[in-house]
Amino acid sequence: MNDLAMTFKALSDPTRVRILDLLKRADAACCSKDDRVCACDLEAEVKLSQPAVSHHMKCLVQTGLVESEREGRFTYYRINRTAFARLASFLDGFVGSYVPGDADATKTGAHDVH
Amino acid sequence: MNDLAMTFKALSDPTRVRILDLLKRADAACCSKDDRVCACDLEAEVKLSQPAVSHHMKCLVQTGLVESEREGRFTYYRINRTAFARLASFLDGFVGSYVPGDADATKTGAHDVH
DNA sequence: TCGACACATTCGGATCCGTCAATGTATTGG
DNA sequence: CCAATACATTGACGGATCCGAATGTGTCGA
Repeated sequence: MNDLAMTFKALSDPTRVRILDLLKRADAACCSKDDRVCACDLEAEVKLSQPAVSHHMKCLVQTGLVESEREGRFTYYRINRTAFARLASFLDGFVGSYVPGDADATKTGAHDVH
Repeated sequence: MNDLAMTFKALSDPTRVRILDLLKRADAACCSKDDRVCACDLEAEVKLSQPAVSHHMKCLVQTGLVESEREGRFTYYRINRTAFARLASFLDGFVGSYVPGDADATKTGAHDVH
């Protein structure tokens, strides 16, 4: 699978979207500081087992959506804004208005080929 | 699963990303016209069985990423630019720079709680 | 040094996804 | 009408995904 699809797959799980939203707001319980949140706070918020949260974070880090930062016993996570900007830019490529004229006129409705 | 995650899941398959790219360029073989492409052209391009393509298109239409338009025996597909704009806007929400000051100072590093 | 803590990894089971083969439905040309 | 066309739907299979329980790794306080 290509990197792009991998990244979207990381975004295709409700739990991971929720985690990303927590990281964005960065107002979790006790271990947060500025824009980073530690794993234990995420675990408390999403109400899932610790291995499950660890698994999701690994997925988010591997795709580059989130950066991890080890500090002693604690691991802090942070939104990687660059990755989100790149992804948003990709989607914006589908928004630009269609410019006709490229298509060959003989193509239009030429279903005799089949 | 919520709608947002559903949409990202639709984007998490390389075949579907490829199909979307074909729709964006709209220069497939014989049945295309302006910005719409018929199912048979997609089938020829992605080199997959007809049911597989149909399944993927259903997925893309259900999530709103693509609009379908029946015309006689043919079904034309078209990028839904509004949906992509909305999705890009969602991702852009993660790009905006973090504004500190909201967080309570007592929170920072208070790991005694555990 | 030793136990408690924070987190990562592995494993097994249940569920979901992508694919093809077979079949169904609707439209068109003869 | 009837056969051919374009596409949708169903069923079944292999593989991937998500989860918790058990276990491993590295760090810190006592």
